[in-house]
Parts: sequence; structure tokens; C-alpha cells
Amino acid sequence: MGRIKTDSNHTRKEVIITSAAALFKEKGFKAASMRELADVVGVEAASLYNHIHSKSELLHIICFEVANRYMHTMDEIEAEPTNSIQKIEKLLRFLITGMVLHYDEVYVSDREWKHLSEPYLSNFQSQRRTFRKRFAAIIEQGIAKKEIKKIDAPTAVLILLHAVSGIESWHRSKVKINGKELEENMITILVGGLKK
Amino acid sequence: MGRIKTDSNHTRKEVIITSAAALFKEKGFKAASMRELADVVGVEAASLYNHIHSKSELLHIICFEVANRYMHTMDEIEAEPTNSIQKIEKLLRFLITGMVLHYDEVYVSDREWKHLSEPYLSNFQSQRRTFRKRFAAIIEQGIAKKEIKKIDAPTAVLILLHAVSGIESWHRSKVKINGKELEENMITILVGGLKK
DNA sequence: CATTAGTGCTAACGAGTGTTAGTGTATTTT
DNA sequence: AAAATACACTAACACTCGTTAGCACTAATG
Repeated sequence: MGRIKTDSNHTRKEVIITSAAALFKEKGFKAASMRELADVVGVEAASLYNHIHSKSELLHIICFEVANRYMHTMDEIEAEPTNSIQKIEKLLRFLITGMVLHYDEVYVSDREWKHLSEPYLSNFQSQRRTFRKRFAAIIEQGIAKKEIKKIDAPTAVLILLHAVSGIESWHRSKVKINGKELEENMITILVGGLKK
Repeated sequence: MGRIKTDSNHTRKEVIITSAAALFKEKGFKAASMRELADVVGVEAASLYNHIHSKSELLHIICFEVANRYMHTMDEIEAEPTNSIQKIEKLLRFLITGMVLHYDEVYVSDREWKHLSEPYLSNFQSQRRTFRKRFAAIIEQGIAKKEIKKIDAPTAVLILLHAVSGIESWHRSKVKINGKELEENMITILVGGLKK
């Protein structure tokens, strides 16, 4: 067929990963085949294996890229000398812009992580749990300082995270408001729902 | 192996559908095999075909059962002589209890509908779009009557629906608050975020 | 009791899967 | 220019998949 097209900024492996994220998002991890992926990058299926080890490697690269970015941001925000509401708002803005920008990867990481194989699966789940616990802790601090309504913090986290992942529908919709407006609307509703 | 166990209230087909919903939820539609499903109901794979036509029939039965229930409830709530906030609250309570009660089906309908085959796929998508439009219309009425903040209604719908589908995580979690508390917390945060 | 419909089994099909081996050809490095 | 490396190809593997055919047994119906 030909060779995988790259510019100087991206290796061929990276091109494959990007295409894989788009394909996994569209079809789901299991339903997407290596032959389809090969088609997308313009090559025969077997040729992919000159660059990657396996199909599942693609999934775990995608998932952990997202997970690591989340953890890193949580570190930063926790360290800031701001109050809970500000921390939550910042976290939400990060999540929303992350969803708008790295749509495919976040989507796949969100919905296809079940297909990770051990030990990656356990590792991923544990990172996910930790992230939510730290998020809940921020909310609980806000409740203690009476900045936030008296609500169940884990439930609030669950609502916030899933509300953000709903941007998927916004992405698919035809009559979109722009990304910035979307962000402001979400912050208004979500942070508004927490504030006392 | 033996035959499919039923009580007088359920046909063998219904038993298969229920098991399929659980299996599809756990593994995803594509990853779940008919042989696994057969194992669950205690029978050989080929025997399933005495009761159902195909694997994809199982998926579309599950999806449309949920979709029809949603549409029916929307009809009822629209007809009531209540204000927007009350309508929204009622709708949310329906969605939340529906998620808690018919967890497997709702989950599958939410996340696996992509694997529906035509013409069911188009039909399902159109029902889904219609439901969201009607939901958004209720919110817009509320904004017009100044019961609700001035926000983008489709964005609000998107947040509300996905927040509810986040109950998935609650279901999986070990340290659960009970269903009623969950419902009250969600209403507080979500309706609180809309109110003026 | 005989007939029929319902339900299960084994065996096998054709298609699609991820992946490997082996080989040839560009491209890069020396 | 020669040698080494990177990359793509064809062919094939072992496997799993949904599904069908054909046959046997069991429950319900007359």
C-alpha cells in the first residue's frame, strides 16, 4: 500500500495510537479490528506490528496517558492555596477542556478501560479510585468550611465526573454552542448546585 | 446440560434476555459471546436459538424496552399541570429510580446501542434525540418563566442525563449510601444548579 | 396412549480475529 | 558506495465467533 505518513513531530507509533483512539471511540475496542486500523493508517495489518506489540498495548497506552494527566493535574490543584470552590472549578475546567481537546482518548479511556488486561486493569482502577477519593476530599473540606451544601461527597463527585463525560453528546451534536460557552454553562450549573 | 429454569411469571426467552443484559453490561456487547450466555442460563449455545433469532435481537429488545419506558414517562409528565422545576424533578426521580431498579438494561441501552443494526439503530437514535428535545423544551419553558437560570438548555439536558447515568459507579462501589439518599443528593445538586 | 410441539444436544460451517514467519525493498547510517 | 536498519508485504497459523442442520428426548395435548 505505502508507508505510514508522519511529520517530524510524530513517530509512526504515535500516528497509529491516534488513529486507534479514533477507531476505538467509534466502534468500541472489541469491535475495532487491526485490519480496519491498518486501513486507516494506509498499510497492511501485519505491518502495524513493526511499531507496536499488540492491540491491547494500544488500549493501555491511551488509558494511561489520560490517567496520568488527571493525576498530575490533581497534584497541582491540591497544592494551590485556594478554597474548595475554586479548586473544584479549576478541576472542572481542566476536565472540560481536556474532553473538548483530547476527545477520542478521554472517551476511550472512560468507556473501554474494562478491556484492559492485567496488571494494567487493576492499576487503572486503583488510579481511578484514588482520583475520586481526592476529589471527594476537596468537597468534604468545602462542606466542613461551610462553602458547600451538606451533601454526600462521593455522590457529588460521581455527578460531576459523569456530567463532564457527557460532553461526548455535545461533540456529536450538529448545533453546537462553542467550547467556551459550553464550559461556562457547565460551571454555572454544576458549581451552582454545590454552593451553599 | 439441562433446561432453562423458569418460574410461571417468566418465559424462557425472558430469562435469556435478563441474563443477556447482565452479561452485556459486564463484558460489553461485542465481547460477550453466545457460548458464555448459554453457560449462564445452563444450556449449550445452539439451544438458545430455539428461543431467540439472533444475538442482535437480544440487544435491540433490551434497548427498546428502555427507550419505550422513557418515552411513555415523558408523555405522562408533559401532560401534568405542573411547573418546569416540578417536571424536571419528577423526570429526574424517574430516571434515577429506573437506573437503580433496571440497572443492567439501562446501562446496556446507554452504552451499547451503537452496536444495534439497521433499521433499529436509526430508530433508536431518533427516539433518543426526541427525548432530549422534549426535555430541553421543558427547561426552556422554565427559563422563559424565570424559574430557571438563563443557561443553554441542551447543555443542561446533557449534564442531567449523564449525571444520572453515573449511578453506574454508585452501583459498583462498595460503600454505598442507600438508593433513596442517593436520589435526594442528586436532586439537591442538580435541581439546585438550575434554580434561579 | 399416541401425537405433537417444545426444548435440548452434538457437530460442523464459514467468516473474521490477533498475530507470527519469512522475504523483499526503501531509507538511514557508516 | 556499502552495510545496517526500518518498514511494508504476502501467506498462513490457531482460534473464536454467530449460526445452522439434524437428531433425540421430554412435556403437553388430544
